Formats: sequence, C-alpha cells, structure tokens
Amino acid sequence: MIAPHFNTWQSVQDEVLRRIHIRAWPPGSAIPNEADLATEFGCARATVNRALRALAEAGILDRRRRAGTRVALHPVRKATLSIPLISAEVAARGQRHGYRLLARSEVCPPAPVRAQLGTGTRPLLHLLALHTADAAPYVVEDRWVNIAVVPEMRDIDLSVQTANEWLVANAPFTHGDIAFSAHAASAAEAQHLGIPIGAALFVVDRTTWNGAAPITAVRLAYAPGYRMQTAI
Amino acid sequence: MIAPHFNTWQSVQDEVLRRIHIRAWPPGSAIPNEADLATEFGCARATVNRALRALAEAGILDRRRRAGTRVALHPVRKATLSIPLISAEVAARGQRHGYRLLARSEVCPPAPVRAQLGTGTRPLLHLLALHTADAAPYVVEDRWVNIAVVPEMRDIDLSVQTANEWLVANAPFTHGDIAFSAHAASAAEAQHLGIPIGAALFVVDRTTWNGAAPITAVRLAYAPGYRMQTAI
DNA sequence: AAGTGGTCTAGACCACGTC
DNA sequence: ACGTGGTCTAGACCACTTT
Repeated sequence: MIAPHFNTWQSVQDEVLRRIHIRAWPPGSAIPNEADLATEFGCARATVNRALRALAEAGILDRRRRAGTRVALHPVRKATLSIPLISAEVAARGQRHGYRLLARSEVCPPAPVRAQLGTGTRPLLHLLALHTADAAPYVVEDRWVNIAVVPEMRDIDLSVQTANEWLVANAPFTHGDIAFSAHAASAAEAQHLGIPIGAALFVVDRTTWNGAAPITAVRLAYAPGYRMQTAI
Repeated sequence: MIAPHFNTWQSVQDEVLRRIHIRAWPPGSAIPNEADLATEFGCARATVNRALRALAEAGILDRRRRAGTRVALHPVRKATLSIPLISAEVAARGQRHGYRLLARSEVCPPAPVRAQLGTGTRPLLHLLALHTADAAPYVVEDRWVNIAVVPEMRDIDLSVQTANEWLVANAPFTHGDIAFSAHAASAAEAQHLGIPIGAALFVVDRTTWNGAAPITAVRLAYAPGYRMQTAI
C-alpha cells in the first residue's frame, strides 16, 4: 500500500473536508493533531497548519491550544460581504451610476447620531444625496461627517464627487461597524425614491472611526427590490 | 541609528497599516516587494508574506504576481457575518428561544423554489415554523427540504428539534448562497409575527448544496426591529 | 506538567503575468 | 524573459490551556 501524498495546503484542505463530509470525522469530534496529520499526509506541519487555519477561519473547525482541533459542532458558517463604493456596485450590475446632492448643511445632529458618533453637541456636516442606476432611483444616502477631523471637506464640491469617494481616498479609517435592517420608508425617502410611504426598504447603517476619532455615520436606504447576496 | 525590528507578522501588519494611514504609501501606489520589506524589517520573507496576505484578504492591498503589491485604490472593505443557529442567536441576546412547527407537508414546490433548487416537479418537504425569543415572535421560517437526498428526515419529529439543527448535524453542505433583503409582510407572516400586513421585514434567503445535490432552501422573515450587525 | 496550536527562520522551487 | 508573489520544507521556540 502506497501512502497518498498531499503536497499542497489546498489538497490537504480538500482531504480534510472530504473526511468531514463522509463523517469519518463527525461534528464535535477531535481530529488528529498537526504533527500526526503531517506524517500521514507526507508533508510539513506548516502545510497542515495552513489548511486547518483556513478551515478554522471559515468556521468549519474549532481550534484551541492544547485542546486540539475539533469539527465544529454548530458550523457557524461565515459569509463575507464586500462593501464597494455605490458607483462600483451600480457599474457591476451593468448600469450607469448617477448622483445628485440634495442637501448640505452644518448643524448639530439629532440625539441618535450624537450617541452613535460620540461627538456631543458639536455641529457636523450633514449631507443628503440620491444615487441612481440608469436614471432610476437606487439609494438615498443620509450622511453625517465629523468635520472637525476632516476640515478639508468644507472646500470640496460634493455635487461632482460623492462624499464617500472623497473620504475613502483622503480619510482612511481604522475600524467601524455596519448594520443591516429593514425599515418602512419615511415620507422623505418615499419621495426621493419615488415609492409609497411605508414601503419596505433595505437599510445599511455604517459608522467609521480613525483611531478614537469618529469620521462619519451614514445610512443608505435602498430602493425596493435590492438584494445583498454572497456565497457561503 | 538602530533599525527597528518587527518580529511578528502582526507587528509587520501594524507597521504597513501605519504607513498607509500616514499616506507614506498612498492609495494606488506600489509598495516594496516582500524580499526588500523582509530585509528592512529584519524578519523572514514568510513573515512579511503572512502580514501582506492577510491585508490582501481584507481588501486593503492588491497583490499580483510580477506586478507587485499596491495599496488598494478603492478599499473594498469586507464585512464578515456569522450565520449562527437561530437558537444560538437568541441565546446570545440573553433571551430564551422557543420554537413551534406550524405546518408540515410533502408537496410540489412553487416555481421560484423549483428554479432555485433545480429539483423540477419532484415533491419536497415543506416546513413552516415560528421561532420566539422570550415568548415574543422572533422569526418565521419557511423551508423546503430536498427529501430525496435526506430521506431520514421523514422520520424526525420536527416539533422538538428544528429542521436546521437536524440538518447541520446530519447533512453537511459543501456550499450555498445567502441573500438579504427587505420585504413587506404578507398576510400569513403578519399573523404569525403579530404585526400589521405590509410591515417592513428583514428577510434572509439561504440555499445550500452538497456537491451537485440541492439540500434545502429557507426563507427567514424577522420580526420588525431586527438588526444584523458586524465590525468592519 | 505536558501537549497542543501559533509562529518564525532560512532556504528553495515554482507558477504566473507583466515587461 | 524574468521578477514577483505563492508555497513547501525542516527545524525550532513559544504561548496557552487543559489535565
């Protein structure tokens, strides 16, 4: 009997997945340690490590020092979503992106925005814009910008360049959070999107920071029919 | 002048991020190759590779053989969502999960489901269930199961164990897709969730396969107020 | 206390895509 | 053609956590 060899980390990963699927290694069970698998597969331990680490990142395996590696009992599959620029998103659908700045002001934000950004009662730059796809309303953007950390933005003509385009190029963020939900269209949203009040809208709320300094909070309300999709 | 050393791939990553943030390496620009960075950082090339590969996976860098590594022009940030069991999701909120099977039948699915699963006119197992959190309606689950590939499911008492719990433990899938959208509540959904018809619902559609064989298609319609959140 | 995964090193070969 | 990232190896040390 000739032992099969798995030279690449991908082939090792495939073999591990195969054993999980045929239930040779059922959910919750421990699998051999890296050193043993490397011997069995005829490859270096680093190669096994690379394969198993990727599976752990995908939620298929649970790995803990000393405790070893187990097949995840409840495979918490992870879906990865790309967050592109809206213009790129529209272009990827084969449509033409349009953009219109609807309102711009510097005012003290309402309490929910203050709480989210932690900027207190300091005035922020408030922007309201409509994105279109082949001239049809696509998404309403309601954005607050912490102008104290990006004062250059005061001098930008935001009717030709979107706020997000300027920000990604000029004010990189270190971290942020993003939330997805469904909301009934407000009167203003309904008007801008050309839909009835109360229609179900897919809403994305995103807040970003640069270190401890909040940069921007944006709410995107998509026209009905929008789907955010990805593979798992 | 003593050259600083970056022994770990994390410290290398931090240093690279720092240079990007201070715009020493502005968006779109090429950065030195791995070998040069390894020399500068006083570490092995594999360490630099690990750091840069992780940044490329996060969408911060663009890497191509021979062309080298560049700072992404449009940082397509990636958000990773965990897809837990509903019972785990409810428990994570500190609430008690409840579950009631509302309907069960074996029938030929409607055209959209047939198209999504590709099972033709073969009858499938159809399940309708309500999940609750602290006794309040949480999500309506509308599921189709390809009973031809998991015939054991016929004999499972799905009033005590959710279909998904049984499936993740007994019918692992190789791949699938997931989509998020907003929908107006149908009459049935409104009744089960105790909300007005037409209310905005957050909807998750998930379809999974084992190799070429479709396993299940499920639609989860969450009660108003649900937010799906993650860090970026 | 001991065994596991996590990581680093130094070297090597190779696939690929741009030049 | 050739320089880049992609990967593998063999060995080593270490951090962590469970026993």
